[in-house]
Amino acid sequence: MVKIITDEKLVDEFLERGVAEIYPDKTTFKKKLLSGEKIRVYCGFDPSAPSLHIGNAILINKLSELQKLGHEVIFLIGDFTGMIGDPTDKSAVRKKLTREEVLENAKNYQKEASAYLFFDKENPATVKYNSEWNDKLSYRDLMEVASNFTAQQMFARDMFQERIKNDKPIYLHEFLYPLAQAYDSVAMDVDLEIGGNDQMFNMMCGRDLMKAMKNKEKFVLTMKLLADNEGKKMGKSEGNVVWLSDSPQNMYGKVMSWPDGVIGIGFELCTNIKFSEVKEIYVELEDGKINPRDLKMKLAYEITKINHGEEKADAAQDYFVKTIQKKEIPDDVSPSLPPPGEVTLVEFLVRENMAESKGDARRKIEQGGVSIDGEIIRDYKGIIDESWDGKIVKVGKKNFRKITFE
RNA sequence: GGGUGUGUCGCAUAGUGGCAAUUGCUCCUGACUGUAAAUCAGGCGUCCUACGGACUUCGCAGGUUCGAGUCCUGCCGCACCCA
Repeated sequence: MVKIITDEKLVDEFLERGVAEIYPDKTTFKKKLLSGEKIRVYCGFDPSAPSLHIGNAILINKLSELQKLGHEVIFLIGDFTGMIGDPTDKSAVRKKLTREEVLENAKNYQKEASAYLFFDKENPATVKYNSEWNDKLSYRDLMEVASNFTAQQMFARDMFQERIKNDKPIYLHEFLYPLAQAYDSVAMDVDLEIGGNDQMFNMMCGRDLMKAMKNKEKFVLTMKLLADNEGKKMGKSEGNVVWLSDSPQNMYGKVMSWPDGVIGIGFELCTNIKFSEVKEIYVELEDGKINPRDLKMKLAYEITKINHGEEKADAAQDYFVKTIQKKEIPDDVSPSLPPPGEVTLVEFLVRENMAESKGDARRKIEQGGVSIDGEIIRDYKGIIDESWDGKIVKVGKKNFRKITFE
């Protein structure tokens, strides 16, 4: 039997670190946590992509805190909701995914999540799929659920207002998304749901529905988003999302390309560094005595370490220092396809996906973006023959390829 | 079902019948840097025997025209209004 930890200091830290808001309020929820009662918490992840990203990891990380306090954690895979697509923050309908696509995407989710949560040992987290209950709902059940919400609630949301203003379509099934998510809470009979601050609407729907259908108080905890003070988020559209499937090198590199403004919050949300230390980091950033780059390197290291282990994080950091900071050629450059006899440099770049088209390759060469063994070359008509065997081609800052004949 | 609009290079926008097509963002390359931010320079349909040329693009299919993103017809998609 796992003991519920009710140490007030630990609970307070849980309630503070990375938390944006708690509903209905923090005090009530704190009482609940201190009561010694085991609570059931969940967070859902829609498999809209083949890997989880750092934003998901933040939530999983938070779940793991509760797991350590002895509570029951459900890692929910939204294989049903993922098919609808969450309209939150979307200026246009999401493409609907098929069940197959969704399940394919979800394949590695649990494995990725296990960098943060454990699914074995004592008090393991459980994995559930929300198609388990949502598939079975009848039209009649849907009416029952839907009768708890009004069209005005839906229309009031910013992104829908925006779409109305711009004459963009809003499809009815998009309204079903929050309902489905709300029903998840009821079906699993949870005490708490955790989500990003942008998920508040959906989660509150769950709170309302829980009250209506089970007369039960469901708590909602929203997490701060990984964004700088200008509200700039890390995101798919920004190109610097860290996917948990990223290689150690990429993961490290992407964190390094985050804006300075997210360093502090990055430590708070994405690492397991003690909260007291995180607070010190905020102070250090504030008084500017430390080069933010150094703190960012530490952040990149920590994140890489959680997901890939210490050894690989060390290697990634090494790579970064050597290749990027000192501009050396990395040790392990992936070899090219063996060129079929003689090819022009332009053709070579296209073949190796280092340029989109011959024209693009030519441009890159002309603008000095291509070098061989460290020497910039500008002759795009250059022919690669066997005398080039083993030379390293570099395009842009970080694309390397070793020419290999064979 | 009726009406009014609308469909341009990832997104957003301009486009009097002579346009490979405007502008913004994104993006790419370079300089300066810390693979940050800011700034500056160049680029962003494909291909070539390149200060030039060829080909393919503006929802789809036809038509008018020496010439069509631009005009006409039909289809398709989308939005709004009325029913």
